[in-house]
Amino acid sequence: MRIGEVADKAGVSVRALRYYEEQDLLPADRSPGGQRHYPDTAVGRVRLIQQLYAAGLPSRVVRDVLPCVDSGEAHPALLDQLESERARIDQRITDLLDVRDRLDDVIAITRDPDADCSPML
Amino acid sequence: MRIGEVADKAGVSVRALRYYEEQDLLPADRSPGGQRHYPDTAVGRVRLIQQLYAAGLPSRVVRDVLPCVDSGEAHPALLDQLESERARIDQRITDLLDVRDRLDDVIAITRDPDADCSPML
DNA sequence: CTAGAACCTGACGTTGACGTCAGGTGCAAA
DNA sequence: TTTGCACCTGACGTCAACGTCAGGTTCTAG
Repeated sequence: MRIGEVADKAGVSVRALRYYEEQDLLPADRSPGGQRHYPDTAVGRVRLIQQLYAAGLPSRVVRDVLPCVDSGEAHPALLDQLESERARIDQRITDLLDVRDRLDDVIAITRDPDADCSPML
Repeated sequence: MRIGEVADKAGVSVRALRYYEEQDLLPADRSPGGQRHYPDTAVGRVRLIQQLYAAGLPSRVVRDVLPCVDSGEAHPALLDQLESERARIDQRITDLLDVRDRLDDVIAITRDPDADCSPML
């Protein structure tokens, strides 16, 4: 597959794919003329990269954990990093849940001002 | 309180506080000499701002929702925005849970390679 | 064989949330 | 009163994850 097709199927820009190659996240072979050529698995890999980005992992970390998530197993040396990333993600989930609850309160009260839970002044 | 103390107590930089004022997130009165002076409540507000940032809300949105979260109720006109932000946060939580599960799989397999759940080749 | 779509490599632009530096001022303690 | 730390206002730097533009090449359809 050429780069445009991968971009379409994965729902990202061509520029993004070139960026991923630059960052060693997504290798590509080249045609004799120099055009990038990707295997079919590239689409899934791009989706995975997007998911990791969406989870807030910076590209450096993505680069490190990608091979593990790909293969399903990590070099033991990476275990610490994986666990610290796991912890960071856990913390983010907690934070997000908290913010969501706050927003829910505001939304509920705005919809039905009588059901106010805050202390009356 | 002067800016340095607020920064210390809230665990952010002085620069960040000046930035928040610039963005109309955190007003400050001034001493005759022009130095910023904050009420005690500023520390909590800064923590809230940080929490909203951590949740991925851009400062424009934070500026809009801050008064609501402060007061516990929103101008009805903001309800749509609040709900769309809530949805965005929900999506992020889902993504994070998914990524966390993937990491858990990798970690588990790395720790105990025999307990492999993936299809055997 | 040729038009033109898709691709290529630089390289500069963008946005957000600050960091950092320069050059000057406020203020509390000794 | 003088030291000297905390503070002030610009204003430029940074980093990530691309967007975008310029100027040239490759590939494919007709």
